[in-house]
Amino acid sequence: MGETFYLSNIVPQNYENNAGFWNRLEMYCRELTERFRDVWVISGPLTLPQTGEDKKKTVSYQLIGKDDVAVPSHLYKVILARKDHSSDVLALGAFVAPNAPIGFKHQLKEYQVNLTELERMAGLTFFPKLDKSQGVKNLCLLDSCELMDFKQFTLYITGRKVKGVKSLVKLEKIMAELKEAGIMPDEYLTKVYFEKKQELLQKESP
DNA sequence: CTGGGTACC
DNA sequence: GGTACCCAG
Repeated sequence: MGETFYLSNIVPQNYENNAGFWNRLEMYCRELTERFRDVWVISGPLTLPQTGEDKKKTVSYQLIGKDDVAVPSHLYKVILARKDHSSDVLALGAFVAPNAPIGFKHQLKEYQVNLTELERMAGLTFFPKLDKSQGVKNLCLLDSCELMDFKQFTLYITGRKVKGVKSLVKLEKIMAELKEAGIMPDEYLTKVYFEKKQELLQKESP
């Protein structure tokens, strides 16, 4: 926990990206632990060059706050997964995404890059002791690399909100928002909803 | 889930 | 500083 909150372990990130696309990518990483025995994840910032109309490449990035903290243009994530201790089946995926809102129409695979490419961009060598010529598989071929879609994501978030809600009024507000988004509760959410409703009815009844 | 905030002891 | 309680995407 201590190391997690070092400022050297923190980058400014676009809010919508962090709560949306990046959040779903992190969910996918957690999901991988259900299908793989070991999962290693490395994430970090990049300031990549942009090509202007005159074809010239320029690196520029915003500085924020009184201490001029650099805002990265992109974020990367490297995922290494091992199926089993004994079988040694390894899968690797490297991804680079802009530090900007990314909607649900974009697939994770659109942001996949070669590890070597990423290593050149980041100036780092990832998993230096790993022999990548030794049959390391493409994560997106061995696994799906599919993030939750809008419906799945909204149902999940709504489920978490319902579980934490403190009043019947708020509970109904959360469910109304879901309906407004044009999404019907699935079986699981319906169950969570009615359980919470019973709990709050008991609590709020005089 | 990912984050942001305030009040209070 | 830690907990409880608000909020949004």
